[in-house]
Amino acid sequence: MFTYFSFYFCFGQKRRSVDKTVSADDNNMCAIDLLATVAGHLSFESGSSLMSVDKLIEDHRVKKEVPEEEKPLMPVAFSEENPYQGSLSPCGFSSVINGKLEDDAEGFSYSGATDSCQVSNFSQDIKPVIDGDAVVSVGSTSRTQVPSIGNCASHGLRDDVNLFSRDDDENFSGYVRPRGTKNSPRSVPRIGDRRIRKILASRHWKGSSRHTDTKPWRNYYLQNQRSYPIKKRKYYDHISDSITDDYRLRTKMHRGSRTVSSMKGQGASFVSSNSHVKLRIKSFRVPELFIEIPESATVGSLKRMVMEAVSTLLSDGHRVGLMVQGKKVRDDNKTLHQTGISQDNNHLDSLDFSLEPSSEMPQLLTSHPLEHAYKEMLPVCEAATTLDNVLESDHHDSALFPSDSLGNNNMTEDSKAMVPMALTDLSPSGTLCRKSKRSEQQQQQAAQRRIRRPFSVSEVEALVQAVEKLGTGRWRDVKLRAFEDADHRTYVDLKDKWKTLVHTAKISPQQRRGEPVPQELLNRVLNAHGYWTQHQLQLQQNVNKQQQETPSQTEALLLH
DNA sequence: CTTAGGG
DNA sequence: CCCTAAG
Repeated sequence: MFTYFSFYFCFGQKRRSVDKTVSADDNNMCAIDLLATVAGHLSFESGSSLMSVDKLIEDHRVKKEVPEEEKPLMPVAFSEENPYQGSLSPCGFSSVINGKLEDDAEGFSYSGATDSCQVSNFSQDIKPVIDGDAVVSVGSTSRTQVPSIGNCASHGLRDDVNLFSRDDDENFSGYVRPRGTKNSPRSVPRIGDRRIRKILASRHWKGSSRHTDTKPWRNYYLQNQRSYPIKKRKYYDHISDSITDDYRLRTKMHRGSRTVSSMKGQGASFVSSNSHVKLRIKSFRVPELFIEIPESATVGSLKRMVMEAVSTLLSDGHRVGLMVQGKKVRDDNKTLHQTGISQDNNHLDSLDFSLEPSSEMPQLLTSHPLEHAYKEMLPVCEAATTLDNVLESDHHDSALFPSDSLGNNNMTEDSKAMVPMALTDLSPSGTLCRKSKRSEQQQQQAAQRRIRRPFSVSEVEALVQAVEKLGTGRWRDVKLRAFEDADHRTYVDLKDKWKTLVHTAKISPQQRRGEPVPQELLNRVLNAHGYWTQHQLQLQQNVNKQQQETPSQTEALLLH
């Protein structure tokens, strides 16, 4: 009868606990890293250059010697009428992706009508009736940001910036490799604000991971939280959000009505005389969505990105939290009445539903807009540390986040402002705080299996694109090329995904599961797989053959 | 750390 | 996704 239950799709519930220790070193690191970051920002900004498309095309055609990086590039002859035209286009991957996004927007059934509908819901702030009574309205898309967990978002971000880059790896995806762990010399600094932001975003990861993180899965947690470049932070009002709440279902309780309107038609007997509480969820906020998209992109592609981002968020497993008068209700067995959710309760004028990170999700902190990051960095850090301590007492909910602090005072009506953003990259303090949490979290949940994150179609697209070009034996390069920003996708993941893709492509459509991958993509998978498999065989044969001849010839052949 | 494959 | 042998 209550929407509340409908929303209850939780997975894990372990709460991340907190490590209180934040050393002075860490604090210093904050400042230093930030400064360094800013410096990097400035220096990068001054050297931008864009190549014209024509120039690129020219370069591509004329270019004979393929950089080492590109070596096993498919033969030119093959490109005449091969299935890899796209990958050989002057703009390479970028252009393709961009093109794809736009095409998709035109009607490519990516996620179906339902999704589109949802998108429009989000953007238009309509209020669909859910589960009889509750009304959910989703708004403020204009401030929506892409989730750090998001994947599609990363594509969009990546792809639109370096639109006019060359086809070869070096210039195509010369991403900054800010993370200390990634020290590949193969990349060159990119120019433009996105890069800057990336630096900003990544610097302190380096710092934090340098201290404690050694295990891959920890890295996952770390990077998982990275948020993607933020563009218009200035719009966001001062943000203050609970430590655990990701999103928030704001509700208003309406008292007095004994019957649920939607049930009237089904017979009064069902409604009985029991007291019913009518919940009206005024808004459903989805924070931590950062979207950056070229102006030339279509509205449809934007919607799609948002949809994908939102889907990712929701599918990643969250649990619903309920707060009554600012106090979190943990006991699921309590009745609403016992909890104080009653039509007779006069002072109960608002509830708060919240989506909390499941056990597998990292703790999310919220922070202030980027513009304030510098000034408030340390204070925020300290504050958060304090919060951490309080968290330990397990009383944080009511103590630190009385209903007022949740922002329902002036936020219930409009869905504006309230765009909590994860205290991730932009504020070094976030790193510190999260790090401190994580350290204990690590002890508690030993090696935990990562969350399952089905590949989106656009991700598959990107993967296929990269593999078409790079082949099936260079997953690290594939990763760097197409998933540099998707920190939750390791090259092993990509390899595995490719494996399953090949398998998927071979089986009948009826046997496939999950989000359907466009046949066109699967065909490309098959083609590329075949091509590279053969390529490998040839290579092997050459080796064998040459081994019987002169070694020098062998080398020559291999190099060629 | 990367690859390649089985689990 | 995970785990691991191997390079």
